[in-house]
Formats: sequence, C-alpha cells, structure tokens
Amino acid sequence: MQTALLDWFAQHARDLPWRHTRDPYRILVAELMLQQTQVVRVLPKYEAFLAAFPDLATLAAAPTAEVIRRWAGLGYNRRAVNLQRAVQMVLQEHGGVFPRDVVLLRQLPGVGPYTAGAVACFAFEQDVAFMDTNIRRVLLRTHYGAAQVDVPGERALLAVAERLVPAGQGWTWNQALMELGALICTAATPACQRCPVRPMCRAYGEWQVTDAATILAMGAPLRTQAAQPRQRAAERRADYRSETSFVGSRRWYRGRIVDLLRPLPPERSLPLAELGSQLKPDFTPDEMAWLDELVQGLIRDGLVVMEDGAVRLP
DNA sequence: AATCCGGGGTA
DNA sequence: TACCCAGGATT
Repeated sequence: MQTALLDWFAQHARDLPWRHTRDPYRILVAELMLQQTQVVRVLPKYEAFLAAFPDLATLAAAPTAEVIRRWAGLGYNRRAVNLQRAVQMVLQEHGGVFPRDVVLLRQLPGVGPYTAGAVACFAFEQDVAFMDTNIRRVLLRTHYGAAQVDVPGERALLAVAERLVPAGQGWTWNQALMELGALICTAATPACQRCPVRPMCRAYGEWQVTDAATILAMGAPLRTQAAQPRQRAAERRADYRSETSFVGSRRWYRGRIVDLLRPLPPERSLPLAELGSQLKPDFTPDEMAWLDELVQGLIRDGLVVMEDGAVRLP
C-alpha cells in the first residue's frame, strides 16, 4: 500500500502553499485555517494572512481585532483568537521557539490531537500518525470495508495509522493519505477507478461483490463504476441533522455581529441597542435579553469586548 | 457522548 | 434539501 500511494502522490499531488515550508508558524496557521474548512476556501486567505502577519512575533503583538478582520470569510472565528493566543504562548512560555513534542503542542489553545500531530509531522517531519476526516475515511475503507457495522473506535483506527507510517517518510505519507481522501477516496462518490490502492482496498472488493450480485439478480447491464456506499454512519458527524435554515440561527447571528463590528475604526464601539437594530430591522427592546446573551457568548470566546453597554472587537 | 462553533460549495 | 469540509472545547 505504501509504495502505490507514495508513487501516486508524487505524480498527482496538488501544489499547496503550506507544502513548501517547514516553518512551524506557517504550518500552524495553515492547520488552524484548515480545521473544518476546505482547502479551496483557505487558499486565497492563507497568503494574505501571512503577508499581514509574516512571523510569530508580529501576530502575537497585533491587535486581536486585526486578526479577526483578517480571518473574515473563514468561519469559526474562535480559531483566530486561538491562533493568536497560541503564538503568544509560544513566545512567552517557550521563548519564541515552537515546541516539537505533540504533548506540548497539544497544550496550545485550538490545538487538538489532529493539529498537534500535523505540526509535529509537517513542520518537524516526525513520523507520527494522526487522524483527520480524510485519513479516517481512507483507512476505514481500506482496512474495514464498506460495512457500516462493527466500525472501529478512534483508538483502533489510530493504531492502524501508526502501523502504516513508513520510517523516515512520515511527512510524505500523511500528506499522501490526506490527498487521496481529498481527491480520490471522497466521501460521496469515490473515484475507485483512479485509485492507486484499489487492489488492496477492502471496501472496493466488497463493492465489486455487491455490484456483481446486483447484476446477477437484476440482470442489470454492466456498469463502469462499482456500487457506491449509500450511507456511511461511522463517518457521519453528530450534528448534521436539522441544520436546515442556517440563516437566522444562533451561529448565523454570531457571525453577523462579528461582521458588523469588523469595519468599525479602531476603538470605535457600537451601543448594544444600535447593534440590535442593525442586526434585524424590526429589533425591539424586549429582544435585548436575547441580544445580550448572544454577545455574552462572543465575549466568552474572546471575539468581542463590551464597555459601557457598547461592543467592539478586542 | 453530545453540542456548539461559520460558511460556502455541491449533488 | 442534505451533505460535507486537514477539528477543538465544553459539558
């Protein structure tokens, strides 16, 4: 499996900016931006952000409001605050030298199991294993097949990932796994016909059998594609259901508030009542409690500060 | 283990 | 509409 995937990656890897550096600061910026956010949407923001904050010290010293402004369009604005706090911690608690150990990396705000492993691997080229949505999907299919039952837990899957990392090639291997998940072994309609590890993929074998059985039973004409999974319970995240009508949701209003505060000149703040009326045209005083609760949440996240009943970016 | 946290693209 | 995306923090 290793050789086939590494050869494929050498041929088909996308040219992504964060693959040209081993600077842990630049890697961390990329990984924070990429949390739950597609590569194509990070691409236009990444270089612009680094142009504004070229190094760790610049970002650490910048006004948080400016960091939040530069984060516009990426979503999950807490990540911007976490990122700045993380580099401030590197500066203050590690003398400006990025920790290499995943246990220490893990202590930085906004850095969980995935990001700690990714920084250790992609910045410091350590042969570590970690799990993201791409790697998880690829390994589930290759090693556990198409079945939706008896899916392994995260521990077992991580153990599989660790066993696969080729010595001395952790960087390329993990990039390749993620690239395969992003380009070939996609969630809805995997392009098995172009997959370099198809011969050793358990799911592909099972889909072939399913396809053949269908042909026998139905007399269906031969298809060029193997049968595809109709649903993937194990890969499904918890909060997909009823996320309909995002507009008007709490998350949506949080985003609107930050959007309203972003263009304000430095140190200018917006009275709560004014914020309410800008948020929704028919804003009434009895909705003030609702607005205040919303703002309190943003304050807890470090995205907003309030003084004298007026709010602004920190 | 469940929820919350943005936003935009796609079938 | 439902799904999906280089996850993390909180409870």
